[in-house]
Amino acid sequence: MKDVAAAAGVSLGTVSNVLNRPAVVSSATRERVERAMAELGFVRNESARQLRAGTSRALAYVMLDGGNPFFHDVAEGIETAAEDADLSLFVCNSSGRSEREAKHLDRLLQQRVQGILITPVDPDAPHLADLAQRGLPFVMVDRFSRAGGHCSVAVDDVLGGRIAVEHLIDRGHRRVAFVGGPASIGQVRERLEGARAVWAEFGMPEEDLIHLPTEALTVNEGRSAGERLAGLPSRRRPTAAFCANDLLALGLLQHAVTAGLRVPDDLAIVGFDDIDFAAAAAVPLTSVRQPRQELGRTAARLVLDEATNPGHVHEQATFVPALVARASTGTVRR
Amino acid sequence: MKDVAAAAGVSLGTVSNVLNRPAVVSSATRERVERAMAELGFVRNESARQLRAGTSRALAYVMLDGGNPFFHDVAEGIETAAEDADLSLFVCNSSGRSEREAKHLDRLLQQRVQGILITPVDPDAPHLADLAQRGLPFVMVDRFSRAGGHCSVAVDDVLGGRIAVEHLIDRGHRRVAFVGGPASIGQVRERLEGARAVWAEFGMPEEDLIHLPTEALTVNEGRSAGERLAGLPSRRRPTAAFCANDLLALGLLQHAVTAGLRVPDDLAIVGFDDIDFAAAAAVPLTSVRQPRQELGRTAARLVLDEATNPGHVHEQATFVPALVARASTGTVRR
DNA sequence: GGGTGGGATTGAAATGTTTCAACGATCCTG
DNA sequence: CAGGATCGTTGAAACATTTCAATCCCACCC
Repeated sequence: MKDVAAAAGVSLGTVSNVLNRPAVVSSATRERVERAMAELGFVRNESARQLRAGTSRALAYVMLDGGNPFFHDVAEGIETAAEDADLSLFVCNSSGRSEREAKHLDRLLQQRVQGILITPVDPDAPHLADLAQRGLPFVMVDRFSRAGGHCSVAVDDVLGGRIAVEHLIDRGHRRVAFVGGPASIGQVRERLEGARAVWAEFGMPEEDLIHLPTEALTVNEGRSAGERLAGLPSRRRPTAAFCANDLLALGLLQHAVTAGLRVPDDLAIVGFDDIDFAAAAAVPLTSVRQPRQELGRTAARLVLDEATNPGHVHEQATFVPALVARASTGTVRR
Repeated sequence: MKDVAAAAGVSLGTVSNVLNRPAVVSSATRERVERAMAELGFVRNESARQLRAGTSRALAYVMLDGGNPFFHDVAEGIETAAEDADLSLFVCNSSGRSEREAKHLDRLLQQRVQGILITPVDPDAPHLADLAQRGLPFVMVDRFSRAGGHCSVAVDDVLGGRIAVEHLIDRGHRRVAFVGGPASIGQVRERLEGARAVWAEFGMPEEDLIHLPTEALTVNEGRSAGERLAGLPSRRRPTAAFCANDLLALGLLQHAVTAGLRVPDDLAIVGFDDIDFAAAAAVPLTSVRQPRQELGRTAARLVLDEATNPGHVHEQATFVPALVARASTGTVRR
């Protein structure tokens, strides 16, 4: 800026005015300064701005699993909102590892980001409480914590479980598997809870809703759940499976096809999230849709509100999931 | 830091020493300072560091298509390398839009990142030349530009095309489709070039390698290519398809299954990239593997070398793709 | 012609680090 | 006990911006 000022024959303050309050500077001067900037290839130094401002012009999203497209769609939603507010977005990936998450948070704190959006490994981890206590705006995405003291955004997972299983009952299934785990993940618990609730309401015997636990929400685990499912004695074998997410469902679908089962006739499958690959599967997957982008946009809105509005009050935004029926549950049974 | 210094009864310089050169300060003082930092909840201000240092402790990767898992795997490779060098990584997504790419680059320039890795929309875009001319280290990932003046990292796409089609010839296919486009994408051209070369070498008639152009490298486009393929008169209809990437291949596979074709018996399919979803498809996809993580790691290494080593000389790293044969080309024909 | 008002410009302070020359204290050596 | 070496600590400058009170200049009015 000093060089620009010299080249344009004005003071530092004027250059700054051209950048930040172009209206107050006369058009002649403004033009001269702008020409000088172009000639010198001037690029504003963001760190100096930040230092002066005390905070950076950035938000951050720490996602749980970069390999799951669901989180990218959420990130895109956040990014559009960030762009509207003229903020950058740091996208970090904890890959489900708590220590990586902590490291990212540490860095983001040093960067003085305006706010943090996070889908945490553990919603009750102490490093999250630290954040809140520091007064840094943050929002939990797709997860809740008992603790409160911050905003969160998620869909109603119990309801999601309900509509998935109700759909299967509707299609005539009387023995259904719930595929998902570990139980430490709140979503898994709640989706199962919804499934059980509606199952009971329809008067189905409890033992005909079979829980096939998995170690993680991945394609591989879905495949191995498929093996276990195939290994069940035929009178106990479910005719349909509700998977806690689409990756599991895709893995299960793959196993079923490989094993020569017809989907949906021999085995119907419902996933959760409705990622793009669900619709793209060989047998397009029925799935419980989360409004992924909107989840992100809302989360960004909340964190910005907390950052800028002194009267901000924490909010737990809940979205309603919707069933998207496709070929994987296409036929009515019997 | 001022507060920490006061609390510990030392000068600013000493606090700085504790942070940056702990060896030079006596252990008694160090401990006192560290205690003060913990008590006050001190967090280093990264912008001030950057301002002083003149450059940030970060790299950036601008990816082409966040919806394609291929790029995430590359990003993960970059991130591991960045972590080793104790740098942060900005991940940006241009979504194939040139103006978004330019905007990202602009921001990154303002952030004074140490170097930029990019899979550009157009390798010869003027804003890329700007970067090079500014002297900012940058590396093109998965793409080449005629211009030179920078490092790049990619696989040998011509070779990739060759091994894909050679594999199909091997499996007994005598009429093959190449699915891919637009031709403005270098990769597409080169993969097709390799395909044609090996086709000719085996003495196959040129007209039996049929090019089905697409508008983009997406699942949707793959599906629509499938429709066109099915519409061909049966004596011209290929028995196998080589798709320019896995998303196309997944779309094509979906269409084939829906249309009641058996894969690979009625139609064999080869993809490119070997993303995780290729192995996870209902009929696991044969694909030409790119070493995705290694691509990223190498790119990061190169950009760091350019940033730190004055004797750096630009390098065009080329990796060798490898065929991963799976069920989608599983049988020998006839 | 002096005073007033207002728009344009300026200068200086402030932001939180890092670096480095200089200083002080302590210990050893001859 | 003087002189030197070593170790630890300090103080000030520098980094690139933003902000705001102060100043300047000009036109206009009485």
